[in-house]
Amino acid sequence: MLDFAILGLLRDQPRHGYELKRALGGLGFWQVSFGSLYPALRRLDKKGLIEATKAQDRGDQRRRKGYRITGAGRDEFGRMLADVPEVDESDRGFQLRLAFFGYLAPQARIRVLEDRRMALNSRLKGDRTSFLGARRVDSGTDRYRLALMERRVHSTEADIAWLDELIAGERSAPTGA
Amino acid sequence: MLDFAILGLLRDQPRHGYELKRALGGLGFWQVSFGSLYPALRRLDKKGLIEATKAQDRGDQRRRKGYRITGAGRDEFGRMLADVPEVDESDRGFQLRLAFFGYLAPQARIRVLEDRRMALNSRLKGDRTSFLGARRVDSGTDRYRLALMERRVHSTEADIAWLDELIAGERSAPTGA
DNA sequence: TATAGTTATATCGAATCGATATAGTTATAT
DNA sequence: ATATAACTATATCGATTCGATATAACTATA
Repeated sequence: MLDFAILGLLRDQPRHGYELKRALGGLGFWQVSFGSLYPALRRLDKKGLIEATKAQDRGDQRRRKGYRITGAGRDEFGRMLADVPEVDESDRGFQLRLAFFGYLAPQARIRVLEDRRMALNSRLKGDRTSFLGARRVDSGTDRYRLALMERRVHSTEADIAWLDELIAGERSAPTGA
Repeated sequence: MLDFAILGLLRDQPRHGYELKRALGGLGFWQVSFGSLYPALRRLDKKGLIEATKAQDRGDQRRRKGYRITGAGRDEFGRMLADVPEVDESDRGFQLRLAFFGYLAPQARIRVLEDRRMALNSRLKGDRTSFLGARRVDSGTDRYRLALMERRVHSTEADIAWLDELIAGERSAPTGA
């Protein structure tokens, strides 16, 4: 997952490690740690999906290394992006995919958004059932857990409405303008 | 974190592994894997915080093992629950704490909720700033990333409102009734 | 020109994930 | 009745990710 994120960010432009951490955190849903990031960079370099350039080679006095995506990296990123997301894709996975939607073909976008909508709808259905069940007077469910469940239902509803806006926007501007 | 969750769930009642997975998943914000759960159970058993009872000892034909919390486990759980959450507590950490709020002293509850409110407020402030910055016409920020940022702002606002309700409820029923 | 804060890379051990293996139990279909 | 599919349950493996910490250079400030 981190590999996908790094490839996507480097597709935008070359960056060095610390900058990647900032850029990824700036997306808003993943404060990645150094302990994840630097091993991931070496992993991708070893696979030939990215290339590291030494600080010295760039006339940079600082110790920073630059990273840029390779052709193989672009191909691999494209494959990952287009891969039909499993029904159960994580929230973070979906947000990451959306962050790179600009690189995805317009027709594929709608499909991803609608799949996500369906997934959230079935989550909502299950949550409502267990929420109503837990709420029964004879149930000993704690009020704080009820509050958590209610919050979850509301935020899922909000997410579905948000998805609907995205889908509508996609239909009215199918070329991705 | 998983250790805290397990201790809290076993404080409610003894359970076997699979049941713990279901109970934790039922809380709504953490679908824990077996690869996390079973090692965690052994870890806690080794520390003497929980006790495992073999299936045979319970006249159970199935292979399942029961787990119950020990006195030391209760003490440790109490300490963890009362520990002032670091300013930067994760979303999951906060939700978990809330799921066990019933075991926390009423005065401490308000403090935790208000700390959380403050944390969300400063998140909101930072997000608004970067959102407005990214929105500037000359910025090349992709519309999907803008949508993600906007969604984040809205859901943080909704969470603050939700927290306000919880705080109000806490003040009007300070004994935890 | 100390000194505090920020940028930057790196590594360690521990926690967690995702996939898979195994086997008993329960429901469903023929 | 009985094969078979689905569910319950424990367990383990390798890989990923986390959280903390070390180190050092560069930058702003007192």
